[in-house]
Formats: sequence, C-alpha cells, structure tokens
Amino acid sequence: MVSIRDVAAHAGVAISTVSKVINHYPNVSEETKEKVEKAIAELGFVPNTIASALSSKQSGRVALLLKLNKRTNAADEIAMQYIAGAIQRARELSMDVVTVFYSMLEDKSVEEIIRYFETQGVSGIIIYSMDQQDEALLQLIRTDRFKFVLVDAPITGPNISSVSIDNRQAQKDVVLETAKQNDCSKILYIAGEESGYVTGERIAGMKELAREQGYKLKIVYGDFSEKKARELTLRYAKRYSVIVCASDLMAIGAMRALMDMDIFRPVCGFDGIVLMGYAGKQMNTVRQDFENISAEAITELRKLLSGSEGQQVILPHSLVRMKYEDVIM
Amino acid sequence: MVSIRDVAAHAGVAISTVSKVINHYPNVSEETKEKVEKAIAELGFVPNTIASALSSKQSGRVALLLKLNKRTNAADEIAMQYIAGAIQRARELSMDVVTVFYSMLEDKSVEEIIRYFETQGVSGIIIYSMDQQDEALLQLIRTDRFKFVLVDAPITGPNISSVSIDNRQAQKDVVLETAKQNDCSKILYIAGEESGYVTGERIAGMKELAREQGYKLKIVYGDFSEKKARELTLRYAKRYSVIVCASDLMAIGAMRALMDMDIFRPVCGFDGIVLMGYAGKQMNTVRQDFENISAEAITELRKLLSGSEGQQVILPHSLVRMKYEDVIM
DNA sequence: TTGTATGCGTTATCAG
DNA sequence: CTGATAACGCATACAA
Repeated sequence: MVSIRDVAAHAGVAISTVSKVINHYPNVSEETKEKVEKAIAELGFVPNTIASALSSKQSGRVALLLKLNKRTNAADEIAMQYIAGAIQRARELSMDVVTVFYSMLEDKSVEEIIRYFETQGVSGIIIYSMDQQDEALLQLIRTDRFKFVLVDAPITGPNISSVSIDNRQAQKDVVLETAKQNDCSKILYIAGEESGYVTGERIAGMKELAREQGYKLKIVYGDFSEKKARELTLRYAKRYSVIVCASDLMAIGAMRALMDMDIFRPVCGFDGIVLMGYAGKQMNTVRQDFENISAEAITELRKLLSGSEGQQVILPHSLVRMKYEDVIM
Repeated sequence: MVSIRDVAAHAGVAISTVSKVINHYPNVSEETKEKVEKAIAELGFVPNTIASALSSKQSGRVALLLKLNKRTNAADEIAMQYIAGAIQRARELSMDVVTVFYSMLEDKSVEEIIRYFETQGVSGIIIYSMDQQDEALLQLIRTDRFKFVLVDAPITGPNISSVSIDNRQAQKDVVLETAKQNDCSKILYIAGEESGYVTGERIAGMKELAREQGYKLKIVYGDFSEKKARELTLRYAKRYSVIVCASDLMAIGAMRALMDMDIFRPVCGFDGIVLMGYAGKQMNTVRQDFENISAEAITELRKLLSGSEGQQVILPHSLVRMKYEDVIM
C-alpha cells in the first residue's frame, strides 16, 4: 500500500504538504502542487479513508436509514433506488455510505442508537420516510451529534435538511390529469398511514382540490397496503366515480379489486414504480425520481457537513401513465 | 466519545488489557475481565471501528458487488434481498458492509479496482452473479489482496468460496413438478445469458432431464430479458408443449405472450420473486432464498477472513407456485 | 497475567 | 508557503 509518506518522499516534500494538496488547501504554491500531483499519479496513490477519518474525526461517512418491507416488492423497488442514488452521488463526492435498516434499531434507546452510529464513524444520517410517531428518531434528530437529511418528512433545523417533492401539488396534479378524461366528481381517496408525514400533505392537496373543483371527497386509510386498498375498494368503490390512491401499490390493489368486481373506475397511483406496468390496466400516477431524490439528499448532507444551515429542498415530480410495454426491456 | 482509555482508567487497568477483553483474548483473568466489562457497561463504551481498523489493518469490512438493473423491478427485488441478508448477518458478526455496483467499476483497470477497495478499507468482497467474461473481475479474484465469496459462480480457491443453490438439480425439479400435471414432452427452454455461470448449470440440468425422460428439448437464449423471452415465445411456443424459463422475469414475459397469443402452455420460472404474483397466471418456479444465500456468503467470508480455506457451499432450494393472494399483504 | 511502548496513515497545529 | 510533530483510538510485540 502506497501511503502519503511515499508520495512525500517521491515528490521531495513534507508529508503535511502532500496532505494539503490532497485536501485542496489554499496555501500551496502551484509549483509544489504540481510536483505532488505528479508523484501521486506516478505512484497511483489513493488516500486511506480510514486513517483520514480517524485523524480528522470527520469521516465523511453517512448512514442511510431505510425501511425494509419484506414481501412487497414495491418497497424494494423504491428502497433500491434510494440506495443506488445515494451511493452514486456519495461516490462522486467521495463520501462513504453505510446502509442501515429500521429493524436494526428497533427497541434500542436513543443513547444506544447514537453510540451505534458513532462507532460506525458516521457523521451524517439520511432518514427515509420517517414516521411522525417514531419517538426515538425524533429525539435523535434533536441531538446535535449528527447532521440529518429527512426524505419525505418536512422537518428542518440548523443541522437538519428535508428533501421531497411537493406532495400536496403532486396529488392535485394527478387527479386533475385524470379528470381530463374521466368523471372525478366523487372521489374515494385511499390515503397512506395516518402517522406518515406525506399522508397529511397529500390529503391536504386532495381537500384543496375538492374545494376548488367542487368534488365530493371520501377519505379512508389504506396504510400503504395493497391488501387493505383492495378491501376498501371492494367495499366503497361502487359509490364513487374515481379511486385515488396515495401509492402505486394501493392503486394496484384497487385496480385488481375493480377487475374482480367487473366494474370500471379510473384509478390514480402515486410513486411511479415499475410494478404499475403489471397491474393489468393503465393508470395515471405521480412519478417520483427516487434516485435523484436520494442523490440530492446526499448533496444536502454534504452541505450540512460543510457547515451550511439546514434547508427544505423541493424536487420536481412528473405525471406518467405506465404500461407493460414500457417497463419490459 | 468514551474511548478505551477511559475504560482503562475507570477499571484501573492498562489500555492493552481492555483491548484484550474486547477482542476476547484467551489470557485474561476472570477477575480483571469482569472489572473491565463492568467499566465498559457503566461508561457505555463501544469500540471505535475506525481506529480499530486502522490499527489492525483488518477492517472486517466487506464489499458487496452487485449488478444494478434499472428498469426491471425483478432485479431490484433480488438485489435488495441480497443486501438485506448480507447487512443483517454482517451486523451479527459485527462486520461492516459497503455496497458497490458493477457500474462504479466499469472501465477501471484491475489495479484501480484494487486500489479502490483498498482505500475503502475492505478486506473481503462478495461478488454476485459474476459473468464468465468479466476479465477484470476474474483477474481481481486471482490476486491475493482480498478474500472472495462468489454467489452463483462456482469458483473456489484458497481464498475464494462460492455459494449457490444446486442450479442443475433445481432446474430439473421444477420441470418434473410441472410434468406431474402437464405434458412436458416437448420443451422450449429459454436460457439466460450464454456467458452466465448459472446458465450452463441449468442447461446441463435440462439436458440431463431430457435424456432421462426422453423429452424433446429446444434451447434458446433469452438473456434474462422479459422482452426477449416474450419474443421467443411468440415465435416458438406453438411448437412446444411447455415453456421452461431460466428466470421468473422471462417466465412472466413468456406467460404474457401466451396470453396475448391466446394459447395455453404451462410455464416454469426460476427464482421465486414476488413479481410472479402479478404475472396473471400461476406458474411453478424454483424459490431461492436470496437473503439466506447472502447471509451465508457473509458467513463464508468471515471464515475466510479468519484463515479458513475457500469451499463450495450449496444451499437448499424449494418449489413454489405463487399467486396474487400470496404476495399482497 | 498485566502493562509499556510503538505504529497504523492522516490531519492539524505551529514554528520556521 | 513549507515542514516538524503531536494527536486520533486502538492493536500488538515485547517487557515485566
């Protein structure tokens, strides 16, 4: 392993000078900088992240805190895109990523959670889809031990940023799109979990829309479960002209229930997952670019770690209509 | 941050003694061990993995090298299970996991790849579904820089283990199961990619079966692509009595093609992914427990890192028939 | 069985 | 602008 020491010797400068070049310190003369860079290239030197982390107490290491939803493949799809987006951006910013699942933190006290992350050397944490009632996590983000970026939870602070799409507007948009071709005057809205942050936003969008357009609106909670959406559809669908769901998974559940009932109702989803292509019928849905959302979360975290204040970041969404032909390749 | 030094002071022993207790060295008296453990508990000390890694040059850090298949959700499902299984087992063995995608290593020389992993402090690598023609990776595993576990590639060596199911047997099993209720005398076998290790194994199974049972067998390559499987089915299906696919994704493609053609042929898949529940019709398939496979890979890597010789590990598989009702919850 | 001392590869603080 | 040198927290050879 070629170390900074070798580079220093090869370039004929001091170790500390090499370090300064590596870390882009301002006060290094062009001349020596070139010498060092040449030596680095010739020796194929790459800094040892471990040593760097130990020395600087700044690991540049971030944790992704994700929900792992076994048995529903939609959750996998989203989580995987989150992971991929984060890892790739992290690599560009030469940050280090460790993936953690909620299940690994269950029944741990805040102190234990803190220690866990500390020993892992993480300095920033991205929390995906935090629940409003997750006390441990809420306490955690209030400690100043780490920097946080919350995806889909609109909490900000000096060391907390939030990243998400405009859920309220997106929810309105997808219904308006559907209304172009269909009767949406009587809406059955199948919301997510009552304790989810996005749930409130999306419901707010629906209420606003109903008011503006004079639609009738019935709200029920499907808990983001395909099965529950199916049951709710079987029970209520007949009385409404359209079914709007807060997730694609629920939309698929609703659609298949409708097919079983042999009645037609337009269905809207939310998320834009590939699985929609297998639903049997096309539906309008909001497409969230999860990879990009996650990548932006990393970028935000980088900023926080560099001393910036937390902020709220709203990313764009789009509307799509997915069909089988589009999702296979 | 409470360090080993604090623990030592608190317990009234030397730093090295604490280290020995932490790392379960044999020669520490029960008495001092208890003292130290008490101090550890009281101070809530957790060892700093970074410092430990730097000092020992043994990070206990492993990399997962995965294929990231955008746009096909089946790939996500499998990759996600691999990740989850690995992370959880790694946690149990207090190992550290970093996720890497093939795409991040593309057009990198072996030396660069080695350096990349070195600076990341990884000492072991799990390679999932390596391609027979991936020269860089093949060279990589020949270097003795890291320990390797190959999932689904039957290569072993002093520091290489392999983990997989018995692909040959599994492929036979699923067809035999299907043959109980259907005419399987004329088989259209849609294989995966010609360069894949598993492809050869599964084809061998098919050939063996065809010989044993006197089946007629036509082999075509679907490259694990749903679309290609669809095309091949549209082209050949009529002439055969059953369609056997080397992956669920291809099976779904085949099944939907059959539905479009409005003819019936039994279809077999391979993998047991949740997406099968959305295929429209039930199919027999081999279920691989990807989480467990990945967990076992971690266990194997742990053994290798502890000095064991590489070995081949064959894990069990099962047969399932998935329907929509089973996959929703 | 326990303690001392040195080093792991970097960063950061200060002299020069 | 450059160069010694002391940390960082832990592991380990070696001495006691």
